[in-house]
Amino acid sequence: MNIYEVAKKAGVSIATVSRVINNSPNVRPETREKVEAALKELNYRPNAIARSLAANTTKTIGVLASDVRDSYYANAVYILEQEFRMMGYDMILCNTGGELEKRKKYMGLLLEKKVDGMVFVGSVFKEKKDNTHIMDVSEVVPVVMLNSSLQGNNIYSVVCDDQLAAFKVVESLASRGHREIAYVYDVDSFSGLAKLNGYYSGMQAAGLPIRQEWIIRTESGINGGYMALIRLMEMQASCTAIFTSEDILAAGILKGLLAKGKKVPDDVAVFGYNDSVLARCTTPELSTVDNKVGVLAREAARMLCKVLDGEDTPHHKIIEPELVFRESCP
Amino acid sequence: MNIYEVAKKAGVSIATVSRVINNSPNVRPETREKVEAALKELNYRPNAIARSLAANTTKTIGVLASDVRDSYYANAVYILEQEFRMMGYDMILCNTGGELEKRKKYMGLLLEKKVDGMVFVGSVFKEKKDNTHIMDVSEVVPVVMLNSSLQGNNIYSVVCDDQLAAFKVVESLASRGHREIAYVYDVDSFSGLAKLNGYYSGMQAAGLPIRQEWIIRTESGINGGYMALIRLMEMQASCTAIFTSEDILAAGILKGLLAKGKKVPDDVAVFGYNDSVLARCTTPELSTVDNKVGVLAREAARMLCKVLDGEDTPHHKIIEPELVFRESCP
DNA sequence: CTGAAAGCGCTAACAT
DNA sequence: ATGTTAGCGCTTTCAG
Repeated sequence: MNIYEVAKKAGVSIATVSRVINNSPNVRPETREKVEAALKELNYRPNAIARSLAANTTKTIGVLASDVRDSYYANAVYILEQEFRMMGYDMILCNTGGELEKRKKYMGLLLEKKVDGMVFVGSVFKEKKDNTHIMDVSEVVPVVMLNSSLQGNNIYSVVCDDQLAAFKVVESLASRGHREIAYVYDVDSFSGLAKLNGYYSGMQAAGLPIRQEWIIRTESGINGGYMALIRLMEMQASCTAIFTSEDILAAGILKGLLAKGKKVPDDVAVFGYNDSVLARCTTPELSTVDNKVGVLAREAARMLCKVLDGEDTPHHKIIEPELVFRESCP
Repeated sequence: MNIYEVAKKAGVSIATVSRVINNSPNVRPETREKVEAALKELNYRPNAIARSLAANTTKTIGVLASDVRDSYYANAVYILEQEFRMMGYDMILCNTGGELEKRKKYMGLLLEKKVDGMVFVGSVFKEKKDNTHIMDVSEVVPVVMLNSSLQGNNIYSVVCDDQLAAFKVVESLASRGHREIAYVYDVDSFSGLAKLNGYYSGMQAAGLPIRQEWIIRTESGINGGYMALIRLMEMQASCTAIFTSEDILAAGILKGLLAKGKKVPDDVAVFGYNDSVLARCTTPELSTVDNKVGVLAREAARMLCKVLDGEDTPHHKIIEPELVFRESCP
């Protein structure tokens, strides 16, 4: 079933059929009706591949995220898909994992599939040294980075101000009388660094002592948090508050604290990051940072669509995070 | 940059270039080298769209899931993508939400994009009355259903035996001396019904009294669980165990129980479903059913790939769930 | 082993 | 307002 058969049945040329399909205004109403009748009758469905080849646009976006099983990425991917869909785009999803080489491979594959644009979800996409692979991609299609950024002609970014968020967390912890605040994190990506910086500057601004041994890098996941807490305990840390870069780490810390007989928040206050469902499932519930992943995703999608529509849009947007106070630090 | 330029540079015909790209054996080694040199030099990248049009296969699979933000779907989507990728397929992801009409629309769009096959994730995809839309799709491309099933020539399915799982949960609760077991669930999809049936038959097999008012349908999410518990409390239910169709409901129930001053598992045992990360974040940690979504997804992907390769494969696979005992029901 | 040529189904000038 | 036609970049007979 193709445009030719429809044309034959309707007694018109394929150009006319194409016109009514793409509802071009230049078609006489009667003609349009004839064609539409044929369309119905033959149960015609346009072939998007052929259209892509001819029109040189696939109406599909490539989305790279390291792992959708992480709720942050899942949220981003969900919103991206909804937004793109609304604008008539499909989304090819790639879970790239951590390795640079794998990511490069995915970018290549997406380029072969002729996606109209790409979005990279997460600050892990910005390499410390060399980002030429991203620059290369951006020579071909527009790129938007969600929660990391890179300077470039055809590169756009929308980020949450994680440094500010961390700063504020420390600030409000300090205002609650905490002077000894530990920080536990897992990765030192772009946003990981921003948070760490926020912690430092927050401590400084509040005039609190920074103790390097209380800044702990641990593995990802609930166990990472647990182990960090154990380490803190073993060094008899006197901290009265623990701030983490991820809710899941905070969950592990809560577990450890419980095991050690510490009361939260009375003995130790705990602050998470992400405002994931997790934060409402722990006991006590977690105070956390809402880093607005939904907003970031929506903005990212809209930016890309604008670029593709030839409208202009700022290359960089910053979204303000928000602190959410729950039981672990009321 | 296309096959013509490569051909010119290598001094061969486009057919030959095509052959070396698809490494057909019928190419003289020297010729192959010449072509490969040109490929390198021109930095050639095949155009997958053109290839799709000519070869009548896109090497992409359409995946429908109601919402990737739910960790069950996220897990499925992740594994599907990894497996398909390994076999050389990309994946277009659609979050269909709950409405039938929306799902139909997505199926149509995927058909236009000429996906080579589709997978429907979740038992919500089987409608109670009319599944002709799925049959229609299966006329065009093979369909595999993940955790629901439908009879059909070109339809494949892999399901977890949720009924068995629920049966076993009740059985083991009974063996721990529980005689009064409540059941809380949110949706009555294919698998929702299976679980409910398992609960019934488990209760019967154990000779326990079934009380309709202890079988509670509530809304999805942590609040749904909380509210169900409150209802139970208001009717002064004497149940000593509560089984839920989702971990997140169990989390809400735990919250409610805590609020009401009940000890878990001493006063009331709680059993969840899914073995999500959640189950390890609550206090106490949740006993739950591992319904093997990763295995389902892997099998689903492999089935589809086999079908696409023309190999044969059973139309239906059943995976056995596994109970995981943690603190909420040791 | 290699090349010529006919599509795949559609869009987009360009004519009429 | 409608039709003709030349691609889009590749695969795939079919000859040679």
